[in-house]
Amino acid sequence: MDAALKALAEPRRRAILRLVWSQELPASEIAEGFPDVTRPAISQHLTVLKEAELVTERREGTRRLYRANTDTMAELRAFLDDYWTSGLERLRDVAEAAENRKRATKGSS
Amino acid sequence: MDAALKALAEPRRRAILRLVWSQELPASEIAEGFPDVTRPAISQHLTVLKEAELVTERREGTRRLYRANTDTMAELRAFLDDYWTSGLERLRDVAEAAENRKRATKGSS
DNA sequence: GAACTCCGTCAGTTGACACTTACGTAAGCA
DNA sequence: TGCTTACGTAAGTGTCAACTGACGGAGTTC
Repeated sequence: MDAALKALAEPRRRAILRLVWSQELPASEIAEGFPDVTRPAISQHLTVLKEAELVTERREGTRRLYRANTDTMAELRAFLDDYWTSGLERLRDVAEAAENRKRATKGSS
Repeated sequence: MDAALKALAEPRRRAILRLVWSQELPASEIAEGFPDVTRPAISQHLTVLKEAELVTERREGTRRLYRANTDTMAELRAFLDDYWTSGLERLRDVAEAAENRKRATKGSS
């Protein structure tokens, strides 16, 4: 999960992920989408994405077909939703605690 | 926005952000929450978070008080929601295109 | 003004990372 | 078997990032 977030922090990898989100693509076609970098660079990005389980690899002859792993992406999304939400809950808790302190002070002093 | 995502990719910064999410805290207290690293390290993390506009800084005497910037966090959340959603839309588009191709082939051959 | 607190910043080190070129390897084809 | 295609991988480089210890500056206290 941490690896997935880290992988997504890189703009190029986000672009790659979008490319294979909706369609399975061979590494060569993915690389063609990024003329400013060499093919090995893309291959390495794909390895990172694969290790983060953000994409799956399927071999077909000499080609390797990549596709986005929507399951992991859903998990990551849930993780982030949890992150925001638990923060809001904490905000509520602190607000309540402050309220309690205020009441206690008013009562004791 | 890119800076914010990159800042969040670091677990320590996520922890710091949670800490100041619900309450304004001086740098010293934040640093106390992380005994395994030195105070300057936390100060640098706070600088990164501040430059990504994920936290705001307020000076009060010799102290500097930090608080999470929920606006930026909302923006980041929207950005990610857009990322997922536009991917899904593309998925739909490709599905439609495939359907069209199928129909065209059926008609022509 | 002297001392103390709180905190950022500088200099330097270490490790990670995005990238390159060169090479290796597995699968299809003559 | 040799050649070609489609890849990953190894090795090396420049850059960035996380961290440490040492220092400096702003603000309060006496």
